[in-house]
Amino acid sequence: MAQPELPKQYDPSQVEDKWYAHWLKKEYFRSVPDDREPFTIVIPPPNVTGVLHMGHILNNTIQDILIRRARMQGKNALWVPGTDHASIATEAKVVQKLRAAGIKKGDLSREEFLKHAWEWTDNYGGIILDQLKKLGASCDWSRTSFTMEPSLSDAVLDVFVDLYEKGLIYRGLRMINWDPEAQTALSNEEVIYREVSDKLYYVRYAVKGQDRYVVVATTRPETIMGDVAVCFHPDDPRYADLKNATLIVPLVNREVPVIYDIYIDMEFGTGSLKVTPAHDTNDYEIGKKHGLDVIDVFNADGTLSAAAGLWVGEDRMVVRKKAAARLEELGLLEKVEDLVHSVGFSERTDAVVEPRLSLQWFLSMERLAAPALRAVVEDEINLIPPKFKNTYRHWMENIREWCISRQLWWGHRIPAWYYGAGDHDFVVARSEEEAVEEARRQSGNPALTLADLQQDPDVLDTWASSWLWPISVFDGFSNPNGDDINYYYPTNVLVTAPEILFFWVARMVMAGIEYRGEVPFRDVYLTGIVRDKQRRKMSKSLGNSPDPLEIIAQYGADGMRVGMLISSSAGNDILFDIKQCEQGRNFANKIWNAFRLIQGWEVKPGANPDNEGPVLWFEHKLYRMVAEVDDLLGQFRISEALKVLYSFVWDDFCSWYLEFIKPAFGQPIDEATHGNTIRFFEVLLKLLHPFMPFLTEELWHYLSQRAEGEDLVIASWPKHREWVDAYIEAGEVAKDIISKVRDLRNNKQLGFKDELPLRVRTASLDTYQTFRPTLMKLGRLSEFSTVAEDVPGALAFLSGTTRFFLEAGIVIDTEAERAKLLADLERLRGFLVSVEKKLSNERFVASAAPEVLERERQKQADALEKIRVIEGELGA
RNA sequence: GGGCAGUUAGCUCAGUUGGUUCAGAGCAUCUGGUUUACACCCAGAGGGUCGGGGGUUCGAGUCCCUCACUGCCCA
Repeated sequence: MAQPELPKQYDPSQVEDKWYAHWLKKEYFRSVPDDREPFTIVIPPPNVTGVLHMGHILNNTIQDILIRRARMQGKNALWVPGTDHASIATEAKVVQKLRAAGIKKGDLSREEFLKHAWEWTDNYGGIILDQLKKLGASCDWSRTSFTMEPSLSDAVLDVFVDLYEKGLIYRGLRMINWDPEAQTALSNEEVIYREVSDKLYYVRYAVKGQDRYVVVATTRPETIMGDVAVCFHPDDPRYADLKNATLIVPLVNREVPVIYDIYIDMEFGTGSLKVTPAHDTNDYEIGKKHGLDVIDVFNADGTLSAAAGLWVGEDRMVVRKKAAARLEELGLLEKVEDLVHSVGFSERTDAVVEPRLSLQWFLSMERLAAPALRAVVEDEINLIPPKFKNTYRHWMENIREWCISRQLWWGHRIPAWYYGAGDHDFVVARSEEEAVEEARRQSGNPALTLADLQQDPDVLDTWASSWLWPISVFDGFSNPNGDDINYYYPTNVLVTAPEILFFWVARMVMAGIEYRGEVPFRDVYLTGIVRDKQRRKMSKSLGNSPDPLEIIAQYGADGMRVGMLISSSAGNDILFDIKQCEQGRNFANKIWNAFRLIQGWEVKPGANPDNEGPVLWFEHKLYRMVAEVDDLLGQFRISEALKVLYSFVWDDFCSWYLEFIKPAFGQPIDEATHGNTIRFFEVLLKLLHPFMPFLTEELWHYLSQRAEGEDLVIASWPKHREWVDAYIEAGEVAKDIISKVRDLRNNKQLGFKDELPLRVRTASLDTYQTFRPTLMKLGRLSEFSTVAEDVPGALAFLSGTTRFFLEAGIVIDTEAERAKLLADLERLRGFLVSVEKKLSNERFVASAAPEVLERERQKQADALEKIRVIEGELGA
């Protein structure tokens, strides 16, 4: 048959786009409910602002592997793609873009701004999804969802109203985390704490009416203007005489009381605390307890407010230095120490987060958390790896209310309308119409119209939509009994990063239980974090993440997928090394060339009996490997499964099997062996497909003529078959003999071309019969026969407990040989001693499992035999 | 400050209920090899007292304690 001339090197660029387009055209990734068992994954929606980074690659490769395998297993596999509107991040991007165009956000109306935001989303929002296609992601793109699209938005509002009616959502004045850069509240989870080097300022507070002062240590001299008290520990003897004293706050000369509270740490600083209720959570609590005023000296953007009276309009960080300098001038700065402490930063803008007293919306978590905690503790949901169970439990047991309002425009606007100035003069409703109706009833004023109502300007935290994702993508809120939600929910597995275990995973579990009465997924696979060689997390801001598209261009998507997975066990971080992608590319090339070898053969009719042993060996070893790979994948030990496949393909298939059956140069191969080889190759391609979808699909079609629609992507996953150990063992013995003959040739510098006789000291060659032609061929043997005695002057080696003699016709360095044998003997005797020690130990014999005992006995017998053989030779 | 991981060959990492035929893989290094599938290759080699110490056990890289270091999470 005329075969196309294939290049020596596999070129992914010629292959990948072609097959992806084909798969899409045939709608293989499309899923609709049917009679089959569903297998569902919802993608962790990347930000619309996002571009693909290495973390996405890892995460989505794993999802693709799981979904492709499920598809081949005949399940109705659905992978739902989509994006997240990323309230803060997107708004920041749009603001930035507008600023570059000379437009300030403040100059725009909400509607005008949103128009820009949608425009931005429409232009850039799909980029990351297109990039996923390059990776080979087999998502059902017809189901692509976006958290801001109508049905998902409705779900958010429905849930808000529902939780409000259940009393779980409420509005309240709290100390919250404030991002002065984005000028919005943040949830506790959006604050990242980092250790930073700072200064601890020791400031003198004069005691009124006395010629003395108290030294207060603070890291925040810029908040001094907000001080309303100084606090000591009631048991602190240093300050016991200051009861009822009045202190003078420096810079503003405010008179403030001395108070006592056991909250104070006597060891820290000077054991005194300046109390600034507006700018510290603990101070706020102390202030409340002691009935103190709250003086907020900051504006929303982190500059000093009029209330500060000093440096008004300047940034707090600048004022910190100026305040310290002024104190110094006034002689009120006793000393400055270096201090390393933990400071909170905004997850999105990296601004230093300010505690701020603010009226916000909150969601009470305890009631929702309880069943979600139970689901994981009782293994209804399986976290992989299980070590995250503890982390999850710890968080859920200490859960606090969730601040869900954000002072932003991009997002789901809070469905609350105010009809008056009072704290309770508002209604929560699904629509303006309902709001008016409700407001009339609540206010007792039937004349109210929409014009009298003002909708809350704030939007909801992005996670307030993400936590509904596994339900809302199936329209489970507006159509709770729809075919989709009933069929696909609960999903099977969620693949995500451990860093959003609380942000997202835990909350999805809560929402799932609350709204479907059922957890949203059974397995949660937590990937590691991709780091660079210096162990830094790969991030956009650091600029240390390579562009995945460039890697794909250089190594192929398959190569990158293999490289990414080859050493990434669940939950462990990955130090990304481009070398691994090179390894992946080389692997693809190896498979490509294995195919080139096979396709270059001419096939003749008949069956060559010489190949009987190798074919049986490989076939049965293949069965065994299929079972192993399936077992590993079933346990989500994905990289281990890949490693098993990798070494099976490279070593067993390429290095051994193909060499076993390879005809002499220019000779044809028999039809039977050829057919078997194609069959084996097909099984390997199937197993490899989830990992390397492109190359395998390409070769699948080269391997034989395929009918329309007979594509690998939907081929059936290999079935389990029983294997016969004896067939495998025969091949392993042959490999051992061949390796040892090669070693001898290598060590003794014997030419490979010279054919040499090999003798076996055994009664019969039966054991080797099926591999005899193979041994002759790969060992380059002129003869293969038995001997009754050792062959003097021959190169001897041991395979198992059998002695072999390679007659090389060269002079052997007997001294060196003896030394080697003696070393072997010593090692074996030591081994035997340890085995016999065990066997002679009654407690071992009594307590060890039968198979362990049997194995030890076998080891003993083997060692004894080998020792006998070596001793025989040394004695000869 | 509280909690959780990890510390295995020069590097990156496997090692699932404890059983020395599990001390392994890839990369790197070294030695051979232009054998017509592949130099993105082939055949080999060297290299680790499995972080230190203690304990449980007949037996520990694998369990427990402790120390050191690293990382992560939470306050």
